[in-house]
Amino acid sequence: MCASFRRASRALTQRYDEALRPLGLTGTQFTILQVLSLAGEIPHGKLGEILAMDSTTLTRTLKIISRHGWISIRRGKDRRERWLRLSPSGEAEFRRAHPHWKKAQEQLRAQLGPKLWNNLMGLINQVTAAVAE
Amino acid sequence: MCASFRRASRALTQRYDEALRPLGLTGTQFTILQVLSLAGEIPHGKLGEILAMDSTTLTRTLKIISRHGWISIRRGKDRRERWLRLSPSGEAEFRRAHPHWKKAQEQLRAQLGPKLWNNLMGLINQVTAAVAE
DNA sequence: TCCGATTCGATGCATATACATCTATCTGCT
DNA sequence: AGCAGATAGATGTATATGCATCGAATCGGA
Repeated sequence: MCASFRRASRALTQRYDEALRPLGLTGTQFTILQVLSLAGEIPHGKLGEILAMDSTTLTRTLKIISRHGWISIRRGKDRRERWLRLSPSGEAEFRRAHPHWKKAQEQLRAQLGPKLWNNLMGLINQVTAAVAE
Repeated sequence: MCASFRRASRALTQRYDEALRPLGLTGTQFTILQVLSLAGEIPHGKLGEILAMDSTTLTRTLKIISRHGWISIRRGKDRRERWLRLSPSGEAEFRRAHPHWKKAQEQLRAQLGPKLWNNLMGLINQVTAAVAE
């Protein structure tokens, strides 16, 4: 099961990354912009939880995104926490990238058909929920 | 879809890797041993195709596995090709690791239920086939 | 109040991943 | 035979990923 998921992920990642390449963005980076766009300001740890991503992995990826100035970081009342949100240029970058992502997504959806698509989305999220506890 | 697959893959990988950690093996490495165990001797490129893995990624991972002497590499009649197979110690390592992998797999299967499990396996492989052309 | 235990995020290290490019080899055409 | 183009893998570089560990801040009980 793990191998099947990883193989599908490799194939999908190549396709989505290709669509985003003109922007110099990867799928992983786009996903973070997207979550922040939807969630507003959230703590580092919470973002890692949403993505089921180890917080140390997130630290590195945020550093790469931050090089472009797309993220604002604030200390929380709990001064160990870092609260993240998109900067204005981050919002602009997300708006620029969104159509490219959307196109890849729609193309794949058309290829698989909406029934398989919806079915899959549900099942995958069930697995993530089950495995991540 | 890409983000959902990647998130599930991260969660699953942590679980399978934990099961294999006592052996010093990762899930990716185990998968390669498994494919070679099933396939016998195959060329580098063919293995990459089976795994939907870029051949350059495979080169690095094979190098890591080869450090332990688990792989035999021969030149083909076409002297550009590298034919791979498990060495005797590679077969032994696979046999050692198999119960650990099996246990993680069975535990997950029990958690998800056979119906969801079989359903998912089919759908995931459909996606891989569709995306990898 | 104080101290041990916990939590948040960062760093060191190792593997996973792939694109661009390189070298060696092969294939087909002349 | 000889050369142009194609193909198999390897290498340079960058991102993705997470475990072990660390320092700082917080929390909870004595």
